[in-house]
Amino acid sequence: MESEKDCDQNNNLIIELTQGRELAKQLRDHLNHSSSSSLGSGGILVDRILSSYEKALSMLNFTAEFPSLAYSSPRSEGSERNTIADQPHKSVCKKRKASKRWTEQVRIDQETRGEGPLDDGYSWRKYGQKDILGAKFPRGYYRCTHRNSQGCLAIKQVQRSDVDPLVYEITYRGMHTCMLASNAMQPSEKRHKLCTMEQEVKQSLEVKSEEQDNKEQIFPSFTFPQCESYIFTNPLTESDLIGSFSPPFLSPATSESNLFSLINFQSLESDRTERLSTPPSVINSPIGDVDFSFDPVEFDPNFPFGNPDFFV
DNA sequence: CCAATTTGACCTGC
DNA sequence: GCAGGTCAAATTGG
Repeated sequence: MESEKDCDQNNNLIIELTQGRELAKQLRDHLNHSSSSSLGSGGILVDRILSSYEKALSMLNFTAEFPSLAYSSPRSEGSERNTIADQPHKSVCKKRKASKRWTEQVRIDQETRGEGPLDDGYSWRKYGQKDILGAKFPRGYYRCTHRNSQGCLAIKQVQRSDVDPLVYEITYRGMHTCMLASNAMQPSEKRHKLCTMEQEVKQSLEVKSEEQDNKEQIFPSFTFPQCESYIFTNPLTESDLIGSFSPPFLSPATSESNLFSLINFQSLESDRTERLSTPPSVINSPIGDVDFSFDPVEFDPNFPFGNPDFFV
């Protein structure tokens, strides 16, 4: 009874801490970069922050053993039809719910077309496309490229809005467990991905306007992009954003995704309720209730918690 | 040759 | 039975 709740909370904690650690690391790198000589007191602070995160994570690692990471979805997600589902390891947390999903709407325009909504810094592999009843455009199904190599179960669906063809509704499901590996991706590699994505966007858009060659804008540094590119569909409060908004898949370290505004967290259960209506009361307690059950795979030995080398 | 995409078939829940 | 989601063989591209 309680253990389930505990599991969720542990998951949330892990997510938050991991995210925090990554951000701190980015900050450190940033400092490193800008003042090549020495980090100064800022650097020291950042190091301390980092080590605090490390400690906290390792503590959690001890007590929680990532129980809820036991995979549970009835079938899907696991793709291997009869393998995963039959495994006996849904020990501690029997995740009854399917994985959480959250949607995001992104508008593509001339400015952002280069990377579009399809680049969130992770590499995705398309595994399907489907015509959806009542929708003008087919829905694309993507899973993390590292699904096999790292067991990352993150998936996303990309649906182009039929109301505004420039808007894409992206539904994410599952958490990236390959986050760090993804961050480590070489810039060139990423650029390559971006190109692929760009092609894709163009294809689906079929908008062949002149090539607005602002490609050097692909890596937009630290300022917020034209915010018109993002469409908030949910009246999240500030505290919601601060509190719960931080799925690790968002804004990976190199945040090339200049764009990212998180929109709609929702569980599968609530999925049937209208999207645009005021969100349920959950919103008030982001961590406790928004409950990001990240089903993702096993965190396993592979996941380099507490392995400092990994972050160098 | 390998990895990614395409696409029809298949599976599952409603 | 239908619609959405996924698989996997075939195809394409680097």
